[in-house]
Formats: sequence, C-alpha cells, structure tokens
Amino acid sequence: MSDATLNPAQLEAVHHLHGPCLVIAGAGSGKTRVITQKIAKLLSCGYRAKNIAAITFTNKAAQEMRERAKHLVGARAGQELVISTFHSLGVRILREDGRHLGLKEQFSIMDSDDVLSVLRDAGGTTDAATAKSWQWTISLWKNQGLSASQALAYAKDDMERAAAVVMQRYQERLAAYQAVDFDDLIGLPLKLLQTSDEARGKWQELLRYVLVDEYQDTNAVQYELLKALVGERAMFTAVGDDDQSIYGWRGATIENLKKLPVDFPQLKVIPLEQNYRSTSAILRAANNVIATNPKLFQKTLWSEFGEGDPIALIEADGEEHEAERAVARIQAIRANHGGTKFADFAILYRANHQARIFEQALRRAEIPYKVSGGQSFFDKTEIKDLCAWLRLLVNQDDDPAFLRAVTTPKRGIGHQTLGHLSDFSAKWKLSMFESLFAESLKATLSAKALHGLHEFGRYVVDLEYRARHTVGAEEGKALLLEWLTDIGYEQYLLDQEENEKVAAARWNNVLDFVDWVAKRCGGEITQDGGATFETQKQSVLQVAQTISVILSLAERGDEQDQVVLTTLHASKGLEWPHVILAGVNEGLLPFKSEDEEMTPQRLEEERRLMYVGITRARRTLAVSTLRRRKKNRETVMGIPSRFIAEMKLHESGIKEDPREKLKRMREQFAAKAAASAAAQQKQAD
DNA sequence: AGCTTTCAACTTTTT
DNA sequence: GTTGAAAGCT
Repeated sequence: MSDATLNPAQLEAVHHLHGPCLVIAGAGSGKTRVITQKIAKLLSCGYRAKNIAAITFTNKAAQEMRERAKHLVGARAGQELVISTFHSLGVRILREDGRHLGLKEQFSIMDSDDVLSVLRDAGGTTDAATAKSWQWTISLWKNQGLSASQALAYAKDDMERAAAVVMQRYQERLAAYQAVDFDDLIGLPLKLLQTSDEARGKWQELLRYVLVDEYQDTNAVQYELLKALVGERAMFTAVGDDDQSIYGWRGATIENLKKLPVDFPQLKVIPLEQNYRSTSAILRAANNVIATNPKLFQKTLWSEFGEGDPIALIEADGEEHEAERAVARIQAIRANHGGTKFADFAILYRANHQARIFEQALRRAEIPYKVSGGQSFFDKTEIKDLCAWLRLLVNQDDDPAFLRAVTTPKRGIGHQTLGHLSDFSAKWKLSMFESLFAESLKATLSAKALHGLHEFGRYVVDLEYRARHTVGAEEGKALLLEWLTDIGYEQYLLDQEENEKVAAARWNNVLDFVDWVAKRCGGEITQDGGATFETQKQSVLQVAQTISVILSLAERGDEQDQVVLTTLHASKGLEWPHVILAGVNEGLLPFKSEDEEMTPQRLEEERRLMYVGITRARRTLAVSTLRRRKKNRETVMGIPSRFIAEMKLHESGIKEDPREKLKRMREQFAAKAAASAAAQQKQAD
C-alpha cells in the first residue's frame, strides 16, 4: 500500500490536528505511515518543520523515521524536523538550559559501566552482583520519578533500604562530578520545565506539535516530560498499542495509556484495526490469545489476505530435535515454494541462549543465518579503524581500507594528496597502494606528500612481514600493541574525543579487540556439535585474513540472504513471511522465575509477548513445543504453553471433521507413497 | 575432606 | 562470558 492511500481510520488519525490524539495502532496496521503522513499534513497546515517533534525510543527508529519523512516531505524539511529519542531530546534541553539547574553546559553522561563503578564506590562493595542489583533498583525508582528519600520511605525490605541509602550517596556524587545518568536525561529536563518558567516557555514555543511513537513503552517520567512539553495546548499525537507493551520490567507502564483519557478529556482515541501484514488464520490466533487479557481499548485485527495456511504445531523431543524440525521446515517450505529466500524466515525465542542450538543446526544444514542483537562490537568506529588496517595487511589493493588506514591516525596526508593519488591509480588501473611507489607519481605530488606516503607504504610492508612471521597468542598480542604504539592510536583517540571517559572506553574496546585477535593466534581446541577441531597456532596475518572474511560477509549485511534468529523482544516492529516460534512451553513462555512470583501482571505481559511473536508472521506460522526440556541439570517433562490452547487452533476458519481429517491424511500418505515408489522406479530405470 | 576441574545452563534491553 | 553444581583428584 502506498503512502497516498489511507484507510478511513488512518485518515481520521492524520486529520485530527486540533487536539490531543491517541492512535491505538494494532500490529501491522501501518502506524509509521500514519506518523509520516501526519507530519506532512502538519506542514501543509502551516506548521514549520523545526516546530514538529517526533519522539522514538531508539536511535535506529529515529533514523528510519527521518528517512521516511524525507521521502515524503523532501530532504530540506525532513532535516529540520525534530526527530529524536526521548534521551537525545533530553540531552539537547540540558545542554541549552541545564544551567537553570546548576548544571554546566559540558556535563558528562555516564554510561552503564560508569554508573556501576560509581555505585561500587558509593556503596563500598566490590561485588559485581550487588552493584548490579542496586543499579537495577535505582534505575527503576528513577523511572518512576522517585527521589532517594522517597525511595527510602518506599523500600519494603533491607535490600531495598540499602539500595536507597546508596542511591542518596550516588546522587551526591553525580552532582559533584557534574555528571548525569541515562535516567537523568529524562528526569532533569522534566525538573527544569517544572521549575523554570523561562525554559518551559521556550520549549513549548519551539515544539509546537509532538508525536510519540511506541507510546506503550513510555515510563512514568517520560509521560510527565511529555505533558510538560505539550502544556495546556496539548497538541500531540501518541501512537501505541497496549497489546504490545512488553517492557514493563524496565519501567514502562500501561498506566500512561490509562491516564491519557483522564488527563486529557478531549482526547480523540482512534484504533487502527486493519492489518496489512498477516493472513486471517494468523490474526485469529493472535486475537484469541490477547482476548484472554483484560482490555483497555477494544480492538480486533483483520486483514484482506484470506485464510492462509493453518498454523503448524511442532512437537519436539528436546532442544536439538526442535532445531532439526525447524531446519526441516525451512527446507520444506523452500522446496515447495520457489523463490522463497532464507531471509524470509525468522526463528523467535524467549531467551538469548536458545539461539545457540539453532545456530548449530543451521550451520550443519549450511543455511546462512544471523543472530540479531549481537556483534555490534564491529560497528564501533575504533574497531572499524583497526579492521581497516588488518584488511590492508591482508590485501594491499583494498582501496577503502587503504584510505581509512592512511588517515587513521592523521599523519599529514590530506584529501588533496589522496585525491591526486586516486586519480593517478584510476588512470593506470592500479590500486592506490600499488601506485605509491610509481616513478611517475613524482610528477603529480609534492616531495613532502610523497615522503609521507612512502613512509606509510614502507610501514605497511614492514608490518605485514612481521604479522606473517608472528605466531602464538603472547607474541601476537605483543605485535599488535607495538603496532598501536607505532601509529599512536591511543593518543589519537584522546585527541578525537573531548570526553576523557569516552576516549578511555574506546581504548578499552581496542584492548578487548587486541585480546580477541591474539587469542585466535594461539592454538585451541573447539567443539562444534559432534566434531572436535584442534586449531593450529596461527600467524597474526592468518588471523587477519579470517577476520577480513568475516567482515566482508558482515559488510553486505542486510542484503545477505540469511535466516534471522532473534528474541521475541527484539522482534517487535519487524516482520517475516515465515515465522517459527520456538520453545513455547510453560516455564519458558510464559517465563517462570525461581525467585519471583508469577503475578497476573507478569502473566499478561508474557501473553503480550506471545501476541507480538504471532503477529510478526505474514504468511505462515509454526509454533514449536518441547516434550522434554532441560532445567538446571536434569531433564523435565515439557508442558505446552497455555498460550497454545488460547490460540484456539481447533476453531479454524474451515472446520474439519476428525473423520475427514483421517481420510485426508490417508490420502496424503497414499500420494506420498505413490510418489516415492515412482521415484524409486525411475531410479531403477 | 577439601580442593580443582569440568560441564552445561543462563529472561527480556535501550539510552 | 559467567556461575554453580557435580565429578574427579590429592
């Protein structure tokens, strides 16, 4: 469906401009289209781009929304729109007006590791687990808008009281350091808008219309900030789905959805129920499951795609068997439907560790896959810098790698010189590195530039020689560190980054990377499935080669045809033609924790998680359960999740008599037997 | 008995 | 990558 055609509910949502608006956007109901169209509508009604704010939860979502908006309203207006996360908006507000709270303009932002070390310090413990639990508790309190003293009054046991006391000291340290944590990026702007009329006036004047995406994921403080931003005028649109609220455990609260009609009596509530993603069979199962939850806003998803395939139930004997069945299903669907790509499949599970077994099975079947979430390590700039060097060592003709390495760190070779070098190499059909020592290059470049390039070239050649002849973990690490010293990388990081802590964190990443590479230089014994490999000690260059291969695979990234493995949480907002829900067992989904009680609220959130999983599927859905599963050290009986019964699969669109089913199965079997007999016959001929 | 080694299981995650 | 229990070792 194109952006131009909207259904009546979507149109209503886009056109309701003169007051607060809540769009209850069911899964796959085209909510991003509504948001971008509404932005366009606002612009055409006289709003200026810089006065429209769209708020998301992740930077990725913000980026994607800006792309969509640019597409619709043009690059210039698209760029001026305030599209950011709650947190980056908070940073902007505090940088500009934090002084009203006694915060200097260049305050620093503590990441989760920084927070942990301050907490260890403030609480006088070296125990990582204790500090982690404090961090967790304190963050939840701050998300609810509680101060340290309020938290102390609120604390219900000794653990929480201890956390509240530590929180008091923690807050004092933050103030002393002129530092804020992630939660403060919401809480402090709120405090600012509540206490300073000047600041409130300024921001309300600037952000004249506010759109909030994934509204069901907001926490109490974010809601207060939203209210403070929109003020009396209440010109905003919140888009969300109460049925997809799955982040209660990190402070999100559906209370915000309940409160909205109360706090804004003139609120216009518009449900989007037409689904543009899934078949009726899939939507019916989704509706049935979620119907078990008490409803805030009534809605029932429907689509025009027809009944579609019935939902497949897979019963597996154990985790390994489940993975094999999943692989078999992927292969069967691909065999029966020509043109089905690997990327059309996703395997969804409750917990990250479940991915491992599927990875093994997919590797064995030689099916390409990617585990979503992990591996972001290689996306970090500092790691990319170093990888460029490694790529250059492996292949000196890798021009992109050359360009990055030669300027990292800066060594007096600028784009002037590189431009000339590039022209020269293009003319002679040489790689840039090959061109370095060409006689005729002297005619084009100054002696100084040439000298710099030659020095770089000689260093690379020398480093390659050493990398080729350095073997073993210890030796490899020594060489890598020597290299980093040679090129002055640590100093480069310090120069690049204003914030010392950030630079230190980056240098730590570099050291992690060095360890990781060095480890691969030493021989080790690894087991993969049944096979045992004893890897030989490798030279640094050989390791660099394998890394280059991994990188060139990763670089093609999204164009790659790969089965996706991801958690249910991380799958929200995504969709695939064929989805397999794995491990749909009592204890896993709904997840049962040893030390925490299963409250109705928890169960409801687990049910929403199941709902999210079901609604990811476009064409086919398979739900897989385990008859036996491992728990701690023993194998226990697997009980199918109650959510499977709630899907009411027997109430299918086309009711089938059991006798009819038996007959159909007999026929299918006969047909298969005949086919295989024919195949054998053919082989014999 | 007390120590070390081994093996496998592990909630969800962004800023 | 960590933790924690069972098995193995001194």
